[in-house]
Amino acid sequence: MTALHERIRRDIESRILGGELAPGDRLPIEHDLMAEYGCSRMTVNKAISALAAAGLVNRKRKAGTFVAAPKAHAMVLDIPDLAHEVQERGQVYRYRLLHREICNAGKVDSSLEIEGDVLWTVGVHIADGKPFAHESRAVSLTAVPEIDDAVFDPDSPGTWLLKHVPWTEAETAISATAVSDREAHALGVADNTACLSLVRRTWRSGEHITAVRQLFIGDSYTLVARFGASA
Amino acid sequence: MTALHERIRRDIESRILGGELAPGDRLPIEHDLMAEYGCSRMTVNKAISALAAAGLVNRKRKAGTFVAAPKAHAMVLDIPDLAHEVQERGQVYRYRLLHREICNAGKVDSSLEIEGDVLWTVGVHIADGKPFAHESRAVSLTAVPEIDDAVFDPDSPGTWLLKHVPWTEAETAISATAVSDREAHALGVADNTACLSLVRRTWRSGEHITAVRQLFIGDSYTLVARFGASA
DNA sequence: GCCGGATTATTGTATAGACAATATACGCAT
DNA sequence: ATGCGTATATTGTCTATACAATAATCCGGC
Repeated sequence: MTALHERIRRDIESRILGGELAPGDRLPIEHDLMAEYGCSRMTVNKAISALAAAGLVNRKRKAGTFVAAPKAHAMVLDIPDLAHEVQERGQVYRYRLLHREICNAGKVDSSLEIEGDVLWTVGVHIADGKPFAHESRAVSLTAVPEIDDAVFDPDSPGTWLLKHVPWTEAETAISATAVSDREAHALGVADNTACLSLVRRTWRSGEHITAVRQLFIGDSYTLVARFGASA
Repeated sequence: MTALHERIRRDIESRILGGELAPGDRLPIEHDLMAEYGCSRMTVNKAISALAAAGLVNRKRKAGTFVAAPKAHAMVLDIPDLAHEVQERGQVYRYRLLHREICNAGKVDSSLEIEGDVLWTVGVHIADGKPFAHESRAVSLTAVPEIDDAVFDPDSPGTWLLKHVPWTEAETAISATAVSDREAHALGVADNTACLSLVRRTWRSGEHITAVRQLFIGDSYTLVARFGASA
């Protein structure tokens, strides 16, 4: 017993995805769909507005509704909380703090691109006693002054922030790099091992909160992005 | 002159993001919001339904509307068309085919996880004469028989597929790896250079169309995922 | 106390109609 | 043809109302 507006939406959606309606094609106007499905205009409007919100069609007053160009490029990347993910695999998670210092942003890793006074932490994420990720993080003291009182023993700074500080924008840059000797030592791997590098920076309504660089050992860690089947 | 339902939506959204309404909190019922904003129930409903569609709140009949748990960190990953991106930087793009063969999936790179008879291609993506990515791709011949007639001279197999075959689901796995000697040679880099590896598989309503593994040299290539500021 | 049915609060869906906003198309004057 | 104002088609928003679906709650019977 799916709702009518839902059936209309799916109907048109499948016509688009199946190629019956190609990008640029014009959809029937609301009045005609209204007749086709024998319902009121509000119902048709709800269905097509949903498609528009999903970016599948573009609507323009007086002109009509058109199938959008294949968007294709925007996939959903699931960025997990490390502690949570490790525990879900039945392993024991631990964070070990290697360094903690209050300093000016200029002193920390330049790839973090943060400014002002920060709390700088360096540590490793450990699963079942084995380090699997190296983390260097800077937290803005102007944005989050109370972090100075935080203790990072059971929780990593990331988990602490997740619990205490909401954010509104985030950006993650993903690249590959060879570990430096210091990082290799902390992770217990050979120098120059290939690592996946994530640099994530988060803001709260424009104010920079934190920047973090995480290094994951070689191919033992994989990020997955999906489009479509949201399983 | 923003629409009223939009103003209501943003109003409540900011109350949630600003922490005024914490996860688990109950929103006023539609009837009360209707009085608060002096509008009809349909308008309130449209605003809150949008929030529900975005996953910010959960709604339950009889129970009410509740602020959802902090979002599973789903960010939008922008996966670009290589040819397009290179040209946008003002460089000359070229694809060079190194190998082309029709064979059984078992013969190609096992990381692609595809089955049946496939067209297997290996090549490099070149910007301004310099190779920057290595690509190994398998295209299912049962799903796309016409690919056998395609010529990959101006376009890479990926661009050809993008133009000719629509898809409905895709999955991209991202990891870091050290290049093998053969790949290193094709890219003109030293053995064991750290590379970003993308393995993307796409389906059309359940049928596997293609799988591709792209290797990008070291830190000269970065993927970016964003949440919030959709700039 | 516990179970099962009735009550009821809340969201979900749909209708018919009205007016607003906007971009296209048309027609007219130059 | 060119430019300009007007008509018009199409979507955007909103209202007031109605009934359906769902699930928490209450209440009676045992």
